[in-house]
Amino acid sequence: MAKTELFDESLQLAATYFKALSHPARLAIINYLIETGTCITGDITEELPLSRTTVGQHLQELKACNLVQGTVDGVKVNYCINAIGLEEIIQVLRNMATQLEKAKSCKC
Amino acid sequence: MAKTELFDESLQLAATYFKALSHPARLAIINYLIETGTCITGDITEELPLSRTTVGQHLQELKACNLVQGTVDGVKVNYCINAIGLEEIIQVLRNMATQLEKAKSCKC
DNA sequence: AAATTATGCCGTATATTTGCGTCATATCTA
DNA sequence: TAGATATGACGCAAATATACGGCATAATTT
Repeated sequence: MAKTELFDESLQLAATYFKALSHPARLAIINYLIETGTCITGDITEELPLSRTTVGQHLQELKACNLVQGTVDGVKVNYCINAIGLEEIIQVLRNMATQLEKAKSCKC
Repeated sequence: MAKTELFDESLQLAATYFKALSHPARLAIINYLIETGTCITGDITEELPLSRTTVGQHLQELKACNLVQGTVDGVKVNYCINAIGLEEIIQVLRNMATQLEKAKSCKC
């Protein structure tokens, strides 16, 4: 199985970003980080109906595609939005929106 | 398990659309439909490295969130982009891009 | 030094996704 | 009517995603 690598690379990249946004918990984390600027895992966990471990896992996924970044501060880790992935995903979102705009008229 | 329903409804809706876009095969199908305007399952299957059954399943998922629509034409089914879901998903994509724009500066 | 705190890593259980073959059905064609 | 064709529904296996508790670790705090 796992046939995703048989597709065009640009499609794979876009799919990866969309997957990162495909869970409400991760969207909530992103929104929280945008509003607060920076915060630690514990802060986010208190905002969500999930355990600390699960929140940590979602953060790792967001880190994996450079959407989120963490800097160690003693015992804590300060998380914030990562500018690298940010630019890329905004591009992907805008491109997709533009692409979909083309299909305004249904042909069947 | 399955805690997605504990989150804000708008986040759930957005996550649903992003999930629909989170597989390269579905992105390829959408692009193909935009380019050709309309086509049958068989046509799409020949473009993708997947079996007919699997392509049919991806089409069902796209239909489930009103991104794609199918009209029966004898033995065949003509698929095309569905204007209903199209408007909604474009909104979601644009909103997300705008939301992410706010986070231009990293705070850690 | 001992207790507290915040986190990462590991293992585990369940749920969902992905991918396919087979069968049934419905429509066209010869 | 018989055969070809296109599709949906069903079931199944493998891979991923989701969610969590427990343990280890490292830095503060007392």
